[in-house]
Amino acid sequence: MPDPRYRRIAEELRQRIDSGEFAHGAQLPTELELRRRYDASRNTVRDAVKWLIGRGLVETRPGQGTFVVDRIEPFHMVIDISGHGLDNFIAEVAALSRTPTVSVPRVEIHQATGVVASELQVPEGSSVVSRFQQRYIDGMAWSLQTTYYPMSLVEQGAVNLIRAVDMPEGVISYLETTLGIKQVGWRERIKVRPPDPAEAVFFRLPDDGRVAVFATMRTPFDESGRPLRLRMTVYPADRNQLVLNVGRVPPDA
Amino acid sequence: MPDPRYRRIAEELRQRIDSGEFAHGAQLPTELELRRRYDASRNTVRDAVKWLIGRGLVETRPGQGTFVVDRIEPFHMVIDISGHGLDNFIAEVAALSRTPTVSVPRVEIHQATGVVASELQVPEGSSVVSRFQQRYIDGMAWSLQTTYYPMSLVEQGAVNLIRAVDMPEGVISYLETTLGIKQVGWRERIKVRPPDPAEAVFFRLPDDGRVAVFATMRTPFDESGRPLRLRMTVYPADRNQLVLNVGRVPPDA
DNA sequence: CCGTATTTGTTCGTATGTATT
DNA sequence: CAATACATACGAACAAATACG
Repeated sequence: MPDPRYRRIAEELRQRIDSGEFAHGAQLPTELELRRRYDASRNTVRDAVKWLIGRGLVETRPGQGTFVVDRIEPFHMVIDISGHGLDNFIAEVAALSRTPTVSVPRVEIHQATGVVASELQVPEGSSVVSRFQQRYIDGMAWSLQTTYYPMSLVEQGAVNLIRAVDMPEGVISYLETTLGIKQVGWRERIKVRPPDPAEAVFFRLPDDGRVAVFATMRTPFDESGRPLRLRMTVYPADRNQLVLNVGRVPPDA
Repeated sequence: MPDPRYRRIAEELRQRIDSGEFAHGAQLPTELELRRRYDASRNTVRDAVKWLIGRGLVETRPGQGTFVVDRIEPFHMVIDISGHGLDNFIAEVAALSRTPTVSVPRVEIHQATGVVASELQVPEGSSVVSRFQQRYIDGMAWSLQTTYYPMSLVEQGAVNLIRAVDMPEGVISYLETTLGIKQVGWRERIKVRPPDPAEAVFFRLPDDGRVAVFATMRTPFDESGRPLRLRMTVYPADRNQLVLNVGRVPPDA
């Protein structure tokens, strides 16, 4: 009692893909050819192809055919936690020999709700500033980032937060020079989930949630344990790898 | 008339699931009932259900029916990087108010290949010790961990590495007391990928690669920049969340 | 630009097998 | 054993997208 017919056809096609007979991007035989080759009905070969689609191995294009999906060489997001003493944290995203670009930030005023309120430790409904940016590497959609600041920081004088300009020197150092607020640590929560529809569109991911996204939330704290901001970043997991360097670490190979 | 029939049926079912009409674990109407309700053929309602399966929303059980899948409350893997100076790193996985258990380690001697050789900076084919453990929380499969050590450490006197006993006090401190080797930093690579078949079985994940796994590789280094070991851990992404605390961070809510 | 051939997408019908209750 | 429910497999027709002369 072997497996059902469509499964055996699918397995054989998978093997032919793995063996390199069909390279990335190459076209598979058409339904008619598969039908003849395996002497099966059209619905059965279609079930086999659907099984391969379900595993993310191939994709179909109406009027054209069935193609092996392309694989992507992942970026490395490097978070460096070195330094002498814990006063200065260098937290850097390095895109090795690639050129990153950033959209102009979209600045909005919101009422804090849910995670935003609880992470920033402000009451639900209080005002927060959000800064949203789309980030690209070599023109490819790379990450979506939204940062929330308590409005109290603006009221204390950090007015640049509500200006729609990029701050390449970093907001943390801006807060230190402007308000004398010093970051002494941060917490990062990293979780993996399917993309929401907007993320799927931006990253051009399949709409079935097969490709997951990293969703990272970073909250830096000052000396008194008060959260300074909440930065939420979403990266597609198919083209990103997190690298965390702690302490003295030799350069990467 | 834009969307095909099976899509509209699927969307309506998805909405009824989201609205709570069908709770987690609840049974959906049978194919016959759906057929009558939507006045569609059996194949069409089956296509609708397959679409829902493809999104991981429901599962079918032959002879029983179609059911809404259960969601799982995630564990938090907490990595704490605090300490006074960077001499002692506390890297702890805290399972809050849950009881972790660990299988007896399976110890093997291998020839280093691929990532193992390159991360440990030993020649391909040289001997390495691997220690493999299955880890559970409250009896639920939680993670798979394999750690590789260069054989040179054993030859220098760290003979416990080739004994199949758990070392709860930690291998790093064992190496320090035995050989005087001190860890001064580490690199962690975190990536997300579909589970391989063995992982899917152990974690009881669907065999279609829909639920991703975290694959983490941690390499600690000594003062001379030499890698001490390579620890590869795999966690199912549907029940785990990474939390990274750096510097002075107030306790989690 | 138009029409035709090719290729996949959707929908129906029907029959039979397998798993569970 | 019988009833129920999903799984597999075949056939057929038409629709929609694409490629090409």
